[in-house]
Amino acid sequence: MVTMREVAERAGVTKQTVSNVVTGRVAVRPATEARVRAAIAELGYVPNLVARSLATGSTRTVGLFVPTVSAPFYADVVEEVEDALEERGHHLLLCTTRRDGERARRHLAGLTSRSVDALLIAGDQGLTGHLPLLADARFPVVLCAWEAPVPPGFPVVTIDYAYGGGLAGRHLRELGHERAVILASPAHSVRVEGFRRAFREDSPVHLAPAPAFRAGLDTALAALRAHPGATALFATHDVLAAAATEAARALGRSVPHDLSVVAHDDTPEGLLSRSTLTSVVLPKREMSRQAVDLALATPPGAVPPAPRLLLPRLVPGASTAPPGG
Amino acid sequence: MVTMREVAERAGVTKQTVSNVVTGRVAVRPATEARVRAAIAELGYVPNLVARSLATGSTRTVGLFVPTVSAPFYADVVEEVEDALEERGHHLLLCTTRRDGERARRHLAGLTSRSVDALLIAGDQGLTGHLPLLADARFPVVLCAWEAPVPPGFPVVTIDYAYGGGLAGRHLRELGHERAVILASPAHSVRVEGFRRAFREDSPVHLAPAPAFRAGLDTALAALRAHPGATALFATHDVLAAAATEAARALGRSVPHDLSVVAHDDTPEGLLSRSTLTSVVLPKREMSRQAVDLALATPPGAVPPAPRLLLPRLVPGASTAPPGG
DNA sequence: CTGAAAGCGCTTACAG
DNA sequence: CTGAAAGCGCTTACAG
Repeated sequence: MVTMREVAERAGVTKQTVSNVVTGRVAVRPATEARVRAAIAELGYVPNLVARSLATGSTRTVGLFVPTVSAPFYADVVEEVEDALEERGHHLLLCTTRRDGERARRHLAGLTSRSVDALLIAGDQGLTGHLPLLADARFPVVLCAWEAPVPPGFPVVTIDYAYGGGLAGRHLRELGHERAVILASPAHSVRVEGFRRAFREDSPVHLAPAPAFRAGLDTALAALRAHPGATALFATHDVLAAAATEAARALGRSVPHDLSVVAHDDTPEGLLSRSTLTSVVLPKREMSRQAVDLALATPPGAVPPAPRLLLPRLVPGASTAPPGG
Repeated sequence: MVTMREVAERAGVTKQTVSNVVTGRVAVRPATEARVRAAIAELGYVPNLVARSLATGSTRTVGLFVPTVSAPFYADVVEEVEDALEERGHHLLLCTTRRDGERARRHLAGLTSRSVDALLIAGDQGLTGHLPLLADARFPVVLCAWEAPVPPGFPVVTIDYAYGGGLAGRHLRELGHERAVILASPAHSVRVEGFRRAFREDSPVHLAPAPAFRAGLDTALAALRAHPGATALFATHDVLAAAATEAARALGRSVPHDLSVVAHDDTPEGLLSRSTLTSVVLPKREMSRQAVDLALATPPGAVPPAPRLLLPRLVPGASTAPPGG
């Protein structure tokens, strides 16, 4: 492996001068710089970032915790974060926690000894009990995609989930619907409340035990049978919306003629469904970028700025219509 | 940040002794070790892996290239690789290439200066043109989930995709089917050929422009209309299988009564479909573990072992039956 | 079993 | 604008 010293010898300068041209921190005379760059090219020199990290204290690496990468939402967040990081010259150390506190704890220890520059935690993964550990992390920790109550002391950039629920409720109301059922995941109570406030406080909610298709299908069937008068359904999750559509079909009700369905965070490609769903779309890209910026800008012990709430928007699709079509 | 030196002072030894107890490389007298451990605990000492990496040359970090994390197959691979890595005390640097050679090249440069211990590349991402760069990487590069012809010179652990196609063909044959259409992604020609050899060489294949639901649906509709006599369909991808099921339904054909559908690599939870699909299941976990082991065991300049081919298996579901039900 | 020395490859003030 | 020195926090032979 060729080092800075070898480049220096080749160019007839000292290694500090090589360092100066590589980092650009100190101006170097053009002629010298040219010699150095030539030597770098000839030798195929690549700076050793490990050595640089030891000297500077920055690894230009940030950790990201997500519960899983198998859910479309988190898959998107991972890619958005990666993009934002790459633009800033950083790399991504990925940790999937599987909502397992012990696993998260182990990863945190790993990131600590590895000296990442920051840690992003996406999704309130039932990790709140382990948060005290985070409080005295050596690097900034920023929380994002956080639907549960925000723990104090951490910078957070998340989505206004209640507002998103409200968008869905308002949409159905404007179409003239009066009765809707809610198909929700247990973790989505904020979306549910937002919907209820905008639509009707007493809208019945049916909880799917897991945000999975089968579970959603069973719950949706039960919900639609229990409330035959409902002309609309709000699903708090893309998979649940797909399941609801399927359930409606199984019951002989066509969407949107006999039932309007609005989803929360449908995948853009409509991967799961045949036609486009009317959906509350979450600003994942914006959230990821802001989280990265915040993480990289926050000094280690700084007092966290106020939580940032990004607004989702409603994208109309083919799954909603006035009651009766 | 507390360092080894401070621990040493506290314990009344030199830092080399602390190093010895931390690494366990050299035996230390029990009494001394106890004093050192006590000092470590009192001071909350955490070894600095950056410094260790500089001294040892190993970062205990491995890079993983996947085309995307949004496809269920790769999402699973990422989590399996992460698990295998964690068990071995390594961390995961994730790079999604988006099938973009330039992007991959940039990431490769990043990993090089960062001195990862190894790089895993999952999926022949049309990166073959960029492979020469990999040939003189400073760290072992192992290829996995590689359906295209394997470039020489690299260790590879992949799946016997042709065998998987064969399993699907044999299954349909044994059920008594005589005509089947194939719904395939352009990159899946190996699976297609495997199927044809086991089923019928002249089975018509319809290519979906992308492994996405909409594209699959259109192609499936066209395929089923073009071959009304087909009693079975082989989809080379889970999303395509879901689309095919949908297409059959749209044409008024029930699955499996009027049409048997076998998928290749359906997601275990059957996320995309209502009932379970008969599917060729890929050994992702085994592949990921072997790839990690290979990457961590292969000395930098070693001659690569022969490619390893792992066998998929067929898991019967509710989507196949003898022709006519 | 424990200590003194050199080194991993860089950066950072600090003189010239 | 360029060079000499010290240091980042560890590990690795090598003596004792």
